[in-house]
Amino acid sequence: MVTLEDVAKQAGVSLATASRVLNGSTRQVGAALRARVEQAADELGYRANIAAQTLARGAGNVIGIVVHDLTDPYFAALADGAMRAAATEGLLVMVGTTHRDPEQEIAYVATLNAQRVRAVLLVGSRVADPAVTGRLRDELARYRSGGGRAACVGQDLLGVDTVAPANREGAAELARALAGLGHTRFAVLAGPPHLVTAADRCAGFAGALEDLGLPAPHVIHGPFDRDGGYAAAQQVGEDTTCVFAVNDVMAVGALAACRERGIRVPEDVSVAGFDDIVTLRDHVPALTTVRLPLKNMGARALELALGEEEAVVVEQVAGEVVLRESVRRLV
Amino acid sequence: MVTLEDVAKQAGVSLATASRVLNGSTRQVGAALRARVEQAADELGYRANIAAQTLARGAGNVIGIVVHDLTDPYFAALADGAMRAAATEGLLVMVGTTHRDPEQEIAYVATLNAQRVRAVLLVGSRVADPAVTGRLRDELARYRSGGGRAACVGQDLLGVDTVAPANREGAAELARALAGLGHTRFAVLAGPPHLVTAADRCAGFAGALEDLGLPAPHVIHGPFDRDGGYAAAQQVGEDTTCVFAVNDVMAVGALAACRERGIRVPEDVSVAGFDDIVTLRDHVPALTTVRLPLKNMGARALELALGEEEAVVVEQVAGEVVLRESVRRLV
DNA sequence: GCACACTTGGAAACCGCTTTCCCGGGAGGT
DNA sequence: ACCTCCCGGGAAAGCGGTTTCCAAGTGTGC
Repeated sequence: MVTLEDVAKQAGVSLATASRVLNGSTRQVGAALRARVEQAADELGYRANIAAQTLARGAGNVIGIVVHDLTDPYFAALADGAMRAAATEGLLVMVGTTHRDPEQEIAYVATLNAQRVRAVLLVGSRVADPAVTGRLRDELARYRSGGGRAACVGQDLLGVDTVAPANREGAAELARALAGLGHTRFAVLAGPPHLVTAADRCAGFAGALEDLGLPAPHVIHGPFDRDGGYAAAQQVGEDTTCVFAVNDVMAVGALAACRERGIRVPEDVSVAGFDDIVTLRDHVPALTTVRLPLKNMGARALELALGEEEAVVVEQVAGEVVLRESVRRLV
Repeated sequence: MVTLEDVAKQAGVSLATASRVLNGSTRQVGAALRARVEQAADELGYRANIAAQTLARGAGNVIGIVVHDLTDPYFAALADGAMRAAATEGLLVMVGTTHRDPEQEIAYVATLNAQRVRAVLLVGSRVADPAVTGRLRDELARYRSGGGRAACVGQDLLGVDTVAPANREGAAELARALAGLGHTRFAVLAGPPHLVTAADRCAGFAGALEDLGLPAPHVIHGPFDRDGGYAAAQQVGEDTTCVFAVNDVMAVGALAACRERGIRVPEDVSVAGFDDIVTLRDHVPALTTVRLPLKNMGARALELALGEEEAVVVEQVAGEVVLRESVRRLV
């Protein structure tokens, strides 16, 4: 590997000068020397060793993003938003996937801390386990006490800057919209009980129904993914007129289950999701859902993390109900 | 930030001993001292500075993956496969997205080289531009001459280990299968002409038709994404009975275009794609396609990159034609 | 013509950790 | 009992940069 010293030697200048020319500095270097150094670097194919730079400067230019599952388009969109924002700042991105294991999330924070990344973004729902959350907070505190910045997309449970989708409110609004179409007997494919995002959406939905004086929905728990929606849909009762899956991916699973069982959507039952995943916009029937500006949320989270704000800022992001053909108006 | 020196001081041992205890070493440390060090590290909340470790050890534990677009499920699946493999090796992953700009790809290789990553994975189609490919090769050569390892998912054009999907053969097989159903008048939504993956699939398809003595397909170029498929589908002639979109995402766009224009699939026209994207498996009508084991391919690419092989290995991956309801048998 | 600030270049300290090398002491062999 | 070998411990030399500090050169203003 060619080092700065090699370049300096070849150019006949000191290490200091070579460094100033090649890797940016407040100091000026004379045109003649500068040219010599640049030529030498080019001839030798010099590439600065970032590890050394990071060590010497005490700060690197990489950020970390921790997501639950990259193949879930929800996380892909969020991560992509954050990565675009990072790219415009000239930052590199390390991505960690937890595969929905909260322990992994904690481990990643520790690892990213060791990497001295400039910021870490925790993307995705918290779990309703105070012990786990506590340990994650500890690890984050340790990281931040060393000058690290952090932000989160999800729930404000970590004491860091947060972009918080209005899950309760969005689900409530969706419930009101569906009730407005005449539906009264609901089922909720509610995902795992301990997953805060899932629980919030379920609670918001149920709460709105209660406020409207409608019967409580049939709540069916299960995994938060496509297969979870598929499985949960099997348990939906005959009399249900409308099914709310707490995310779009589950809703797609539910639609598949209906199709296989010869249940027509929306004629026999209406189905709604949450998130408005772009990849799913061409689904048939088109999915009624609550739109979240995922890319913006990811980018915004990065901004927050990098921002100079002293106070912790929590930013609510409203969802927008989008009625599409997967739900019908009842007579 | 608490350093190893702080820990050593607190434990009353030398730097060397502390290092050996905390960060792994072939050398043994006595139980008493080991305990003291561990306790000190714990009390102080020590986290090793990886930049310093990387510098001292001369090798880090991160790899780089460069993809075109993370929100495209094709790349998400590939990246996820590689990331899982990386995780089992204890490697961290830096992800770069080029947003389909070949220059970005070159820039990422340079950056990842500077980061002294252990390996870089170039995921995605090459472009048919010798100048760009040449510069990418140069940058890769520079990286590899410094001990870096590299592999590629796509075409064997870079002189590095490659996992090469059998695009021509897969498309040819698909063509034969469709012809076997009685189709003779084809259109190909061919993507960008300079994109090798797209071109190969198109050529493989057309070649098979020619071998069968069938008329050449109507080739329509456009972007390689959903909207590209949507737009290209508008130009499909009336007499076409079967449309081949060179990837699934485009096929979905094409299906959407058909739906909007009242063209029924498969009754009025058959549609096929390529890749067998998991997220799209619930699409209606179910998409006929060529299945590629994306996750395995990503993982395999990482293996190849990390492997000790001297010779460059190119691994062909066969696709499997999957006939589903988006195509019909002609009378 | 001289004291003065301003540049520009280089020597060397330093960033935090790994690893080689050296040293003292206890185990094992004869 | 003596010598060798091995093992646990520490001092110190890097790893490849950045940056402080100093010295020398260059203009300026009087």
